[in-house]
Amino acid sequence: MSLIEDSSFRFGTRTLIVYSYPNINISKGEYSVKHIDNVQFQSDLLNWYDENKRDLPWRKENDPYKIWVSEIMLQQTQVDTVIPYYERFMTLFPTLQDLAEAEEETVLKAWEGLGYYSRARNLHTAVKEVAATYGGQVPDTPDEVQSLRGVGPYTAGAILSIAYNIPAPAVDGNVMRVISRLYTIYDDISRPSARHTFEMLVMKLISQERASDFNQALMELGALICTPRQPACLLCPVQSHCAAREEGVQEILPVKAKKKPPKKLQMKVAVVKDEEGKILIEKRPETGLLAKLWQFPNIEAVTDTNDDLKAHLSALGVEVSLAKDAVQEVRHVFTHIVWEMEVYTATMTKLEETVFSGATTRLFVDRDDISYYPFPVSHQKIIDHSL
DNA sequence: GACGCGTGGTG
DNA sequence: TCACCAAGCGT
Repeated sequence: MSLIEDSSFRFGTRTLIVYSYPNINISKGEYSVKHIDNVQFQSDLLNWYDENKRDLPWRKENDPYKIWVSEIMLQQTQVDTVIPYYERFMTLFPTLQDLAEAEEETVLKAWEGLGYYSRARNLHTAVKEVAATYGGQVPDTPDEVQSLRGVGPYTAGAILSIAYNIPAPAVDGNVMRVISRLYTIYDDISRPSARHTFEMLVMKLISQERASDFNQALMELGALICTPRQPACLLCPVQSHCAAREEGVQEILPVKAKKKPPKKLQMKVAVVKDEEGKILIEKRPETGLLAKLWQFPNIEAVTDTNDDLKAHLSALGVEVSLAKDAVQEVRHVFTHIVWEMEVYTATMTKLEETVFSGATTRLFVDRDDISYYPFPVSHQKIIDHSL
């Protein structure tokens, strides 16, 4: 059998060649896939979406600012987790202008517990830029949208399509899973270079009239039907188009390289109280893990004694009477790090006045004042368990 | 291109 | 319990 070119499609610098004989890499920038009737596919998908789409708060109106906020919150975060944060965020910052004028501390407070805190800081930066540079109107061109801080190829496509109904690809994890099964693509989706193939395939399929609904429908299908494990193929509105279903390989797609295991860090944490029961906290660095968030003073454990912890407190300007033994152990698992913490209690015996500039060290009056932010999650656990 | 960056849900 | 997953982006 020979390769017969059915059609070709250009997107950006890449060309997608559709051959009658699927799953053969032709050359760099070319990929052979089976043919799908895009008109029939759109009809099947959109009819299902119209009947089955979830009633989500950011689908109530078509405000580009609200679409934008929801898309940032939804990055690597599940819908059910996002909903209460989104509702609260829109109460606090109903318009783009409200968010642009807010203090960073207030924005981070609203994000507390949601994770990936740079999303909040980047969103705030970008919203201020839109207010200053674009007259408060979220831009509607690919270059302008993607230049915004925290807006990458996925989010740019989502804003352009969902807010402005522009036919642009919005390729997230759901879409890569759905598309990889539809066309039996065996590319490793954990590799950034795989994105181009999926963007081209989406552009072949996308509805020109209903780009917003089409992209949301693809993601909705991935979330509700074409799930990572045990996809509900019998309920799938596009099962007749699906190569993986036809070949019975839907369970092994998409191909995704395994992540490496998280690194373990031994930590020592000090819960320091003064005579009034006020608790000492310190601010983390401007960048990196939990940037700008507050925590109980802690260090990575190097020695068996707690002299190093005492030295750390001393460097903060605090002299303490530190308990010899840890009162408890607390484990906190991040995506890529595990903190195994020994918690020591201490009483403050001396305090430098300079500590209370408030910039990097603070005392909290009582426990009720200690909220999730400025404390990282792991320290909320310590509060719950040991105070 | 690899790595850093959170948290909660699921089978 | 554990491994994996979830509407990614910046460095």
